[in-house]
Amino acid sequence: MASSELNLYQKQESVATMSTRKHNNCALLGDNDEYQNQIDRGGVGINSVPKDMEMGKEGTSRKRFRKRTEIKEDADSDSQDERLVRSQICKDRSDGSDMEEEERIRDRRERELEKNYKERDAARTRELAAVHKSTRKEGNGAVQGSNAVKMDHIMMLREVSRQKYLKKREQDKVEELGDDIQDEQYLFEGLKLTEAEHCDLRYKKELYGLVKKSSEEADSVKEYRMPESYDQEGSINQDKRFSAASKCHRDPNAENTGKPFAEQEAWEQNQRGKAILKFGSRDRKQRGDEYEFVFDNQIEFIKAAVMDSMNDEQESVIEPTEKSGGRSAFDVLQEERKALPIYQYREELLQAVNDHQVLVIVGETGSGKTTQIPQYLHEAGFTKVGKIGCTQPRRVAAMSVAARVSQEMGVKVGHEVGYAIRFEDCTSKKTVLKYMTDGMLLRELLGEPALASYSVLMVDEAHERTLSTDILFGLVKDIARFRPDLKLLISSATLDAEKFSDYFDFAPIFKIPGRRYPVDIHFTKAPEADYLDAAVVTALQIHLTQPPGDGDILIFLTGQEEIETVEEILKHRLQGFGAKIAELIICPIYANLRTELQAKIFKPTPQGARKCVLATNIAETSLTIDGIKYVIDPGFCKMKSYNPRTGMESLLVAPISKASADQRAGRSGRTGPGKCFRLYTAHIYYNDLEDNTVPEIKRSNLSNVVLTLKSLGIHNLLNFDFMDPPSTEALLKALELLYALGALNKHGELTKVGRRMAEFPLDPMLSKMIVASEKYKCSEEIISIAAMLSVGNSIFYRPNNKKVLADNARMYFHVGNSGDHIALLNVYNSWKETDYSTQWCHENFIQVRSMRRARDIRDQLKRLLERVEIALTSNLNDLEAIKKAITSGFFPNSAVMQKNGLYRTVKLPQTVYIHPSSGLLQAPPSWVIYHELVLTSKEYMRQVTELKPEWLVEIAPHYFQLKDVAYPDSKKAAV
DNA sequence: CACCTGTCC
Repeated sequence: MASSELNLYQKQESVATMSTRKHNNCALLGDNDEYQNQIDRGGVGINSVPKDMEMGKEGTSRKRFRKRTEIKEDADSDSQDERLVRSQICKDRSDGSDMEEEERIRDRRERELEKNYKERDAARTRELAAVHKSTRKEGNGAVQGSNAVKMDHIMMLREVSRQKYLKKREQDKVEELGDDIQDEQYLFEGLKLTEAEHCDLRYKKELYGLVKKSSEEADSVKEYRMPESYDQEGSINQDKRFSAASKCHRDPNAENTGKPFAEQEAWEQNQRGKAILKFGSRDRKQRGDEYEFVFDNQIEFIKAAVMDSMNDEQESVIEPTEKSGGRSAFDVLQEERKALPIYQYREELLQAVNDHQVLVIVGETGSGKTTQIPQYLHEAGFTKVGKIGCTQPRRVAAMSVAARVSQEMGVKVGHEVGYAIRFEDCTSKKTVLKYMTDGMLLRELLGEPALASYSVLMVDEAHERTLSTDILFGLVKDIARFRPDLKLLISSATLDAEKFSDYFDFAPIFKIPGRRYPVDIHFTKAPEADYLDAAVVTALQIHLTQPPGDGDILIFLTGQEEIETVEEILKHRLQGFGAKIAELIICPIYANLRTELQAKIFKPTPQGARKCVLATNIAETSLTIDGIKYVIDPGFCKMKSYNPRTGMESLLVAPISKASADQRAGRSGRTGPGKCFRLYTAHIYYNDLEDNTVPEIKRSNLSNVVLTLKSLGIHNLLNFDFMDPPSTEALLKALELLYALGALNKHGELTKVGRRMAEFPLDPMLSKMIVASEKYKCSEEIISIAAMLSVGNSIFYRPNNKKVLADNARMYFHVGNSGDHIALLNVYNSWKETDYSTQWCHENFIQVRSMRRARDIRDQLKRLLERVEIALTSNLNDLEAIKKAITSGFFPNSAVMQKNGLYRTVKLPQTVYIHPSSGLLQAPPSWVIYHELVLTSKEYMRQVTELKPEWLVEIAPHYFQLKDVAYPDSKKAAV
């Protein structure tokens, strides 16, 4: 049993390494960062940098530089999403094997160098020791000699350091050359180069090739080892030579050593026999939709529907780029553009945009709407009067689309085509097509309330109904009324197009077919009680009955815990089949998974194996995995909801909507016809599931939304034209909170504090905390804490096998039971002291990715402090001041321990618990302040810090009265 | 005691 398990693991391991090698870009995230790097630099090393790109953005350019230098240090320097898209862009671009090769060569060299130096050092020490001994023997007369030795030693050191320098320089130069080539290939692809530029590029490539080759040869010579069976005289020891091979064929009965193999063989045979007898043979002829009995508890599915492919017309098949003979990359791109489904509608679309101010566009995935429509409008001259803006719900999308469009237009990213996302404004004065995240446009609106510089605004992926798009709708609808020249395009997937049309005063709907493969939908015949088990069974059914290599499986689960459980069960069941069934590679993926492990899902599936991806909602929209043919959908997800009465957010498992179910099903039909197995009945789908997921705005804390709208000058929020108005209660609750924080006066008008708060891209309580830090002279510390808090709960990680170690490491930052906020500050400052070391993060079970994000946020906050004229002051030794500043923002989140040992929130009598991840769990203080309240399995306070009750009355006298902060004994009746 | 859907500024 154990040995077969081992076999399986080893096999997986080797397959994984093999595929790493083959699949350069995705596996080696470093490369992707390298690629980003090139965008980041915006061609800094290239002559034709636009001046306006460098000027006026000193912050970003500095950051870019910093980014570049540290990228070498570690692969996971960026947030996961961006790396993923970069890897995907890269995949299209070049095979990148150069870079990987280079990487390896460099690595090997470094190791060798180090070895050499060590050896040399050791030798020198020995020599010196010998010399010293002899000089001491020679007595006083040897002073000169000893000096000579010293000189000698110095010369040697010099020599070594010179050698070291030369080696390093050589590496750097080679690396630079590689970068250059990549840069040029990427940035100038499709552009016409002058003859001189061509020559230069050719020369560089040739040179790079030669250097690489020679160093490879050198390496290969050095690394070659004679197998021990060939001795030095050249005679061959045949016994040794074939020992490994003959071992396997020894008669199991004759010798004991052979026995384990035979035993395993027999056991596997037996297992397979069982499988064949009981479960049906995987060798039987395969037929499309028929499922054979695989298990006793096999699940019966009914094929109920087919999601049609959207191919209305004959499509011209696009030739792969590399076979395009004499045509330039640019021509190929243009042909690809023409092959997109949307191309046939170009004129009609332009006409429609001319005729109507607002247009709802329905385009399935793959129609090319996001990339093409802005280009068409540009070509039609809309950019002569103003920019074309296009919003995306995700950063990745904005970046990758901008990259694609800039290629198609033959310009560099950041010039005519650019993107703007938080921390990265890759636009210039030249930019006419601007892709951005919706949140970014919202921020922009604060400074440019009429969108004066835009002639067209396209809100893409509107059906996702993010918080930001919903607010944008209301604002943009209003702007369109007094700006008749502004064109508005709302693009969405099919389902709720009419709703959008109705909202925008019956704007016409323009339909564009997409390009997608058909997906067969299967429902279960009867409801499944245990969907985890059902998912596992279904996955195995597919794996055993469908030919391996025809497509991978994707299972949607609700969270990390479920994913881990299913992984366990699957592994266990797979063991039961021995090593002889096709390999099933299990790939978990969720946002908080460590970056190294996330990369696994992008490695191509090895021949004869199958991948089984266990994913959260992340795979529904945020990332696409190639090669998925089967989707298993249990029909649940975790959803955040907000109870305005208690002010509590909860994260609970809920059934998904029809739209979500269809989206999930669609994930299987991206590269070929797919199948979707829903672990619920068709009746449930048609009768019980909601059509659409409740939009975020109806289940969120609105305090930030309200603050934003207030600072945009919208006073009557209850009458604001929301597409789906949030409950009045939620709005009032938000207003109340803002009033308590001092952001609004009693007339509901923005105060000075409120205006300052609105500058920060944070929740109002965090913003207030920062504004208050001015008074307590600890803005340095507070912005660190704010940054750490706003990266969320992904800072510490706990590997399953090292939970205790990880917890200990975390407790290390809790000095003196001072609370989680201070612990976060300690983490940040310690990291800063190690010069932002990656190694340090690994040692302390901290996610580098999150820390880097925190640093980015902190940098941004620091800049904004300047803007609201708050001095940067440090007051690290006065923890009380820091805690008071925190309290200024979070006083509504205070709780007190009762006699029974449970906490009760101060304002509302509600029982709450300290989150198990808190450092205060061991010695809970009687008064605490918490960052957020979440309902998962219990009402948990996350990020808790001790506080003194008298601060509450001191800081928020309008909110607390003395009786509130009296110890709860007197208030027992209320509980 | 028993922990963490996904995004965005």
